[in-house]
Amino acid sequence: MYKETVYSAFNLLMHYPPPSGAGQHPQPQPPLHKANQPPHGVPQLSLYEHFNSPHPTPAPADISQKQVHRPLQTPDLSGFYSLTSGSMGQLPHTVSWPSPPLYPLSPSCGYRQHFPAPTAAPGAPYPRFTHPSLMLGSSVPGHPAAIPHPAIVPPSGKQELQSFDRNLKTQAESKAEKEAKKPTIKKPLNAFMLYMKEMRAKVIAECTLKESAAINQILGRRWHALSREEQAKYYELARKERQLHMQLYPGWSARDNYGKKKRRSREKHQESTTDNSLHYS
DNA sequence: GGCCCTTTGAAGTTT
DNA sequence: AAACTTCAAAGGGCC
Repeated sequence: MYKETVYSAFNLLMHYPPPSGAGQHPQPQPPLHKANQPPHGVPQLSLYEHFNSPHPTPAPADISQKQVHRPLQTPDLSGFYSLTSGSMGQLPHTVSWPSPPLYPLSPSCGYRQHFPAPTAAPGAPYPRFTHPSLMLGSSVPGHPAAIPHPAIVPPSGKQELQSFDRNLKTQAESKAEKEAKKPTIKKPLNAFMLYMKEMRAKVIAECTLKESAAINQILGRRWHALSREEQAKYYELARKERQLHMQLYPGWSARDNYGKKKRRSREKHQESTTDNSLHYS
């Protein structure tokens, strides 16, 4: 079974060799995701910065009023305008960027015009997920503190001190519970992830593979075999994913999920180094 | 039940 | 600034 899987994967790889140095791209070019980044020293403007620039692109009404459409109850965007669905969504509006993409989409792509705008559930309030740092009252100078500053001395007396400790504990517990209950907002998908999502089923059907690791290897090779124009489609889509994510979850940061997953052993990556100072819990 | 594998890219942290 | 690490998806394999 495993052998079949390997052979199957091998055969497929043979049909999708990675571009050699003198292959599809005779002139060595930087990866598209690098090429699309702003030139060194030119920071990419945030939406806020962009719309507040001296010559801003007129902000769509829903942005200026900070109203964001909410596609579904779940914050998961994958089903919202996933490539596989065949009805790829569009941002609630088209937002101009400071500079056009290096590899603009071919007109035949057309999804910029044709994606239906997501509709908000009637009357459904838009969920605001405030960044944890903004929710910690104690860390904001001049604001009422949720957890008293150590300098704040509790009322004198043993019983009162115990009561104070209990309150501290229960507050900490409830805080932890709240954190646990808070829905996890996932990272927006990057270009390759979007590509994988679209092509996975196709690869599975072609080679009757099921193991994702093998499929992902194939997809990785296919990704490299794509033309830059084809890749540009996914980079553009990923950019829109990030943009929509930013609008839906203004306070969100990748930091929020950082270190929350159980980290796998990095033995493979550590082989060349003898650094044992890194510990993964 | 939960981590590993495997990929690329974005964004985080560390040096 | 560069290097390194984590997490996004996916689902079979494994403990």
